[in-house]
Amino acid sequence: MTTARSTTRTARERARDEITAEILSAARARLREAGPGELSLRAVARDVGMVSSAVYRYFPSRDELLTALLIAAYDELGAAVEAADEGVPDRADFIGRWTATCRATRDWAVSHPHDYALLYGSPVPGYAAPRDTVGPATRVIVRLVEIIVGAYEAGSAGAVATPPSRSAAPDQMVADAIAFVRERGVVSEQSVPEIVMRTLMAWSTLFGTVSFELFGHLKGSVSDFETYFDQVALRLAGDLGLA
Amino acid sequence: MTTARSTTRTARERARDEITAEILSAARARLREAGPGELSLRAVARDVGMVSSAVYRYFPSRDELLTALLIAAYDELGAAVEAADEGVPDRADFIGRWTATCRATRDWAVSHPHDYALLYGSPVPGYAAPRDTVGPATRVIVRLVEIIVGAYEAGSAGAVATPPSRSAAPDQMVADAIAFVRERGVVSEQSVPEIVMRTLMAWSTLFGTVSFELFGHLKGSVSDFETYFDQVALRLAGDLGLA
DNA sequence: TGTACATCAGTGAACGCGCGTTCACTGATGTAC
DNA sequence: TGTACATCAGTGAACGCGCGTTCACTGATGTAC
Repeated sequence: MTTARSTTRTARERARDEITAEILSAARARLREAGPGELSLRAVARDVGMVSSAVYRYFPSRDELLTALLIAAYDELGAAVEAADEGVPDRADFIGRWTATCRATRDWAVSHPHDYALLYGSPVPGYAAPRDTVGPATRVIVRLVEIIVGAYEAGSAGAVATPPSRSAAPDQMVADAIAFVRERGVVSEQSVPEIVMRTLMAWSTLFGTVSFELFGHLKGSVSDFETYFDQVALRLAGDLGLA
Repeated sequence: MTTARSTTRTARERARDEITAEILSAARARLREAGPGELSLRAVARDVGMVSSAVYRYFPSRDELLTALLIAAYDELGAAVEAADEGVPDRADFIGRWTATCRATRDWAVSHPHDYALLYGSPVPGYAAPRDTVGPATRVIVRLVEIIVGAYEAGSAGAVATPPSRSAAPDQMVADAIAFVRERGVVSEQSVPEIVMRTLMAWSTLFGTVSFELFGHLKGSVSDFETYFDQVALRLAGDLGLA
């Protein structure tokens, strides 16, 4: 029987998946105390209740475990952000979608500070993230761009903040980003470079603000981080021309 | 002779200061390969050419060495930023001073990426920076605020970007920051909260942009980082009302 | 200036520890006929 | 359905290593009289 065979097969595989997930979550828990460069395979094995060499059945090396952690965290953040956007019933309320998305980013970061630091903090010396991480890593910015492009296409975006007179057109240096936005289609072609510029800035401000909060740099300046963050997100929406 | 005595005394002390500096620079070099949580006292001692236990004559523990590293790096960045501002001959050219200051931040970060990561990357698990680091850590933002306040006092600042209609006045949550700016004196009292808001945002964008560049998040989007950064700085100046 | 003493820098051995990775193995689970 | 075989998970010992910190010590430098 095909079904019987496939269920027995998945029985073994399911066990494998479960333990893989257990190792991953034990490793994530370890990051609360140690930082990714000091992540100890032996400690993780101990937490899961196996002998250290057994972990090699699941991850061929410490670096592969790190990669899996990165992907899992990026995907979790991406899913949270996408769900927040999709939770806004009025799809034409682009400011609402923007703020919901921004807020979801911060919410996830605040409740998973160590995972956030893994993704957006210092790179691990001697470790280079492989290509598999790129897709999951772009989920947030892709969604942000979709909201912005959607607003411009729907005509519910005013003018993007005008660049100061001294500034040059950012065509060359962000050509890839411009192409990325263009292929998602925006009505008014000639303002695309400036919109891209402001999108990149908003993206950087978003994560810069979260990093500053989590890493302690706003400690003496801001008292109510949640309100402050919302105010930042609103101003970014304004600079982007969202309405 | 007081002079003779003080020179002999400093002879010993000078040797001490020199070796202290040597240890510090060896430790900074080590950070290129290891990340602050894995910083090895023994490796540092080896690089300096002493036995590991000798380092304890200079730093009572690994954490104290980390603190000294933080202070040294913050002070180096602060000095570079202040020098860049003071290098602008026309003190009334506030946009020039702003961009010079921003650029100095990025320049230092790009040429000292590991020190930058130590300051603005992930916090070291289990390590809390003591109060001694606060002063050096604030040098950049203090200088930025001085430029902004100076521009408003000199009357060479236009209007700060207007907040979108939905947004509330940020009085409460950034009260400390508002007080900080007020005591440096700004003419138009009622716009202070919004200027503070934009100052905090600009500050976060500045470091968010540098972090994104150094930590690899702009890899597919930006090709010419230097130009891109300058364009960002210019737009931030505009949003702040500098002219 | 000369001597006796105190301070300090640096040595080298030792402590107890945890690490990543390998290897030959046992025993359980799944597969083919 | 029953048997022989292959696959796979997990064990436990071992490898060679580096770590932070302590301690009693030697010898050089500085100080007081």
